[in-house]
Amino acid sequence: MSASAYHPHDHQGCISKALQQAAKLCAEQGVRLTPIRKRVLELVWQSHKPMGAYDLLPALAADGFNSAPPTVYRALDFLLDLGLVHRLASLNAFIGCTHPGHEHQSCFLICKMCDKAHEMDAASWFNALTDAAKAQGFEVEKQLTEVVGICPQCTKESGSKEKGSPDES
Amino acid sequence: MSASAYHPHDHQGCISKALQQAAKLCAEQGVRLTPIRKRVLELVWQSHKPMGAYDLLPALAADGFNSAPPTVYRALDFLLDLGLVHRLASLNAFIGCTHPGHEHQSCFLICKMCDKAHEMDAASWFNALTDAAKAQGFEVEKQLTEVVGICPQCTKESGSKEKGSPDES
DNA sequence: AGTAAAGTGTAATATTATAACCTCTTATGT
DNA sequence: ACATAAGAGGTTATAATATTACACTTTACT
Repeated sequence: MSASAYHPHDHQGCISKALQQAAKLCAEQGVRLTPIRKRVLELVWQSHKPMGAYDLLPALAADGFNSAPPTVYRALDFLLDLGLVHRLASLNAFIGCTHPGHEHQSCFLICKMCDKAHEMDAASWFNALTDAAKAQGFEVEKQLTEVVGICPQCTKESGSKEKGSPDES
Repeated sequence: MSASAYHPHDHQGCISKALQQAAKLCAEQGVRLTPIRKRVLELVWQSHKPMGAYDLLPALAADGFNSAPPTVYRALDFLLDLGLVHRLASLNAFIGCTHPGHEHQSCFLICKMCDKAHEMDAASWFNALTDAAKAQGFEVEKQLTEVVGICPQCTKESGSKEKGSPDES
């Protein structure tokens, strides 16, 4: 429930938690978290900043994996299908899901200063939205909400620095 | 206030209204609605389906206008800046704004059957969203909400037909 | 082992968007 | 009216993002 991305934290913990959740989810679903998929998930989780697909390729190459676009897109598609990552359409970028394994509606708070994105639960106003749409006869299936603004950390620091985050995690 | 895109209507009326509003807004702002810009706006308004930038090029070419990508992107950027069109990030597509000329928060209802998009006012839950974000210390500047589902027209007709709209407007 | 399904390698290409630089047009001040 | 500067558009090239198609390999299952 805390806005973890906005406070100093052991980011290795985020990564290993994500990998554990992924392993668990894959086991439950009877699908394979192959080395490439695992590594892509790890790379997406390298920080709380959304990553472009092409940003991941060099790291994959450095690890000795194949690094053509289809490789990373296949892995991302797999992770998207399982709900382990989300795609931010406004950025053409991907970010690790903070609570995979159950259906949820998310809203992403994207900081224009440090570029980090924070996943916020959108259940309450997803309902409001669904109702408003239904009042017009529209049946909602899924939604995408992306918000741009300034995160608490950057609000606090603005004035002392303008861009970039002291905590890359 | 009615969901005009979902009912048979004189779509020429939509187009000419959009062009009138555009002319008025440009006059107010002291900017020029050049032939290319006007034609691009008209093309975006050809239907209630969002149009890709590259979809517009052939029509521009047919009209004797230049039809290289920068031409259409410049026109679209101009129209976006003025608020005469919106960009749907999830579709990489553009759609005419139904109520240009004043600040507003929109939500787009995108029908997965007929591909039409309907702009819905999002003021009420934009406030809820802003408050929710602020509770986490995040200052919202702008938001993007895109919803996928089935529009009233297609809901009514589903069963009798599966894809494509009887009313292309 | 035999087989089918899933996963990966690879090359090519599609789609969307922008950069850079030049020319022409329009608006403005004198 | 003329000079000038800003705005708009023409043109070529390229960047950035994403997908198709097909061959090959690995895994899971019998």
